[in-house]
Amino acid sequence: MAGRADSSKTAEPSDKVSVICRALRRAIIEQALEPGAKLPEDSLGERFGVSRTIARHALGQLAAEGLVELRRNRIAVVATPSWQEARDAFDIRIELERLVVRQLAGKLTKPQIAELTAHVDAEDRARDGTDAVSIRLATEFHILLAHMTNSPILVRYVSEVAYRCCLTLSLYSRPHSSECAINEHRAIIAALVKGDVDKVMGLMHSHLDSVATRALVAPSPQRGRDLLDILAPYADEASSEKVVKLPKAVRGR
Amino acid sequence: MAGRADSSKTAEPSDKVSVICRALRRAIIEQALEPGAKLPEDSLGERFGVSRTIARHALGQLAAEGLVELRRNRIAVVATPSWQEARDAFDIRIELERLVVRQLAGKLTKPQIAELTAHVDAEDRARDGTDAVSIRLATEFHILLAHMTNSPILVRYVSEVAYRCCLTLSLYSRPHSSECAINEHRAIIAALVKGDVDKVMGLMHSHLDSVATRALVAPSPQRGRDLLDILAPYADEASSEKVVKLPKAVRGR
DNA sequence: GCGGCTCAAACTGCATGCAATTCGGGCGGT
DNA sequence: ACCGCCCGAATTGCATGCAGTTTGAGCCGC
Repeated sequence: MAGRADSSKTAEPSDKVSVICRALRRAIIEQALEPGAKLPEDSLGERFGVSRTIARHALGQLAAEGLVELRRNRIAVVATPSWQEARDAFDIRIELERLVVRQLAGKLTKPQIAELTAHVDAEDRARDGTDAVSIRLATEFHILLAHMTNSPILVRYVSEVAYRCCLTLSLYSRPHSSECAINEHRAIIAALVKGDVDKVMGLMHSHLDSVATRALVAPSPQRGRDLLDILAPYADEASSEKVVKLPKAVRGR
Repeated sequence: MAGRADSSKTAEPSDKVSVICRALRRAIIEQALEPGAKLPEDSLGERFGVSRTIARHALGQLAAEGLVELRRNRIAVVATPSWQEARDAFDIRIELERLVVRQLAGKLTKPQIAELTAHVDAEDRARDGTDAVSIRLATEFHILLAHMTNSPILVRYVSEVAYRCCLTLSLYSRPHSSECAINEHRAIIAALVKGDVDKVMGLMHSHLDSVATRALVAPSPQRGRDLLDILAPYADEASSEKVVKLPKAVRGR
């Protein structure tokens, strides 16, 4: 298990499409774009000063990551994962991140430790900001960990699945209580430094599991937004009260 | 843990780009296109009867999956994973597939069992065919398993990482001996049917691990193809013998 | 008022065109 | 022979244009 060839070499490409991808990703995970929001190619192109071709390409990439849904001849929308998909994403995430900490335990360098604690401090500071930001920071903590493995593949998968989880949090989560998460992050760092592989894997597991179960409260579709699902229970007793003409709430454009 | 909403609903999109993606993926994992092979946009477009735009988009998708490498202003090439990346891919794959069999153990339906055994029989029959085909079939066995979880996300990740592993096999593997792998597949099916979670997870783990270690023989760069790495050890004692003018060996048409 | 129909506007799917960059072979110097 | 340089061909990056599909707002009959 020789050490790896160092380095945060992952130079982010400055492709126009990559730029748009990053911007959209961030907008999505900060819930500036809610699940279901429309993403017309021209609007995006206009907004970012590029042609439709590029916007389209970016949407393709994000669709590959599962953040947007792309149906033929239809306007692209921010993905709306089902509850089951959310649960699956978390299951996968748990395994992947256990792998991350397994590789990392006891191998962190001084500057890496500093970077991690700095990040958690930032999370702490952002606690009175919006939920969206603290969720993003919490997610980025995990991605930061993944980066430190120096395994591009692991980074990619952890990032993707973490973003997806982030997305579902905005769908199914009750008001986020981030404090405990932050403490758990600190505990993970401590265990990593100490090099206790089993402990840190357990910590990571329970951390993610608790986030998942706290967030994905149940298959209760109440907070979901698939109208059909929401309305299903009312289908029988329809007529008692007129269904309010819900105002569409389109966020796209 | 209620059962899931059935069904192989994953209708493959008939988008032109998806078609091209599938074709290229298959060509790559069957080693019709070796790592490093060039993939010019117009050639692809011409070959598949579409415009460059579409070919380009397809390449973008495959790059997102890690099967091709895309550098700005440069011709796209089939990816050439480093040995370390290959090892990482296998590590991730092991975790993901353990998850698959964990979810599947004892829950297979009759037709699913039939499908799996049929597939392994096909593997058996293909044993005297080319290595490429048997490797592809072996990979598809794992993807078939993933499909049976009815978790689109899991399917996506297992597929991707399996394809990547497939790609690296063609780079670093010694002549593939597929027989034992086939028997291991049968053993996995048996354990799944029996519903022995721990056993099947162990089987899957050792199966993949043995494939990995048998294939990824060592960090010996001999069979690798990164010239710089190969030549590194000789850099010091340069001059003793003139460096042979290696003939470039570009395979991309 | 309510549900269905129609049609124009909006949008996507895709090909093509143009500018910028890279690639590769020939040429001259050593 | 060997190396570096140069220039045309090959190739990518991106915008635009056209055709086909979806959308949704208005209109009509009830």
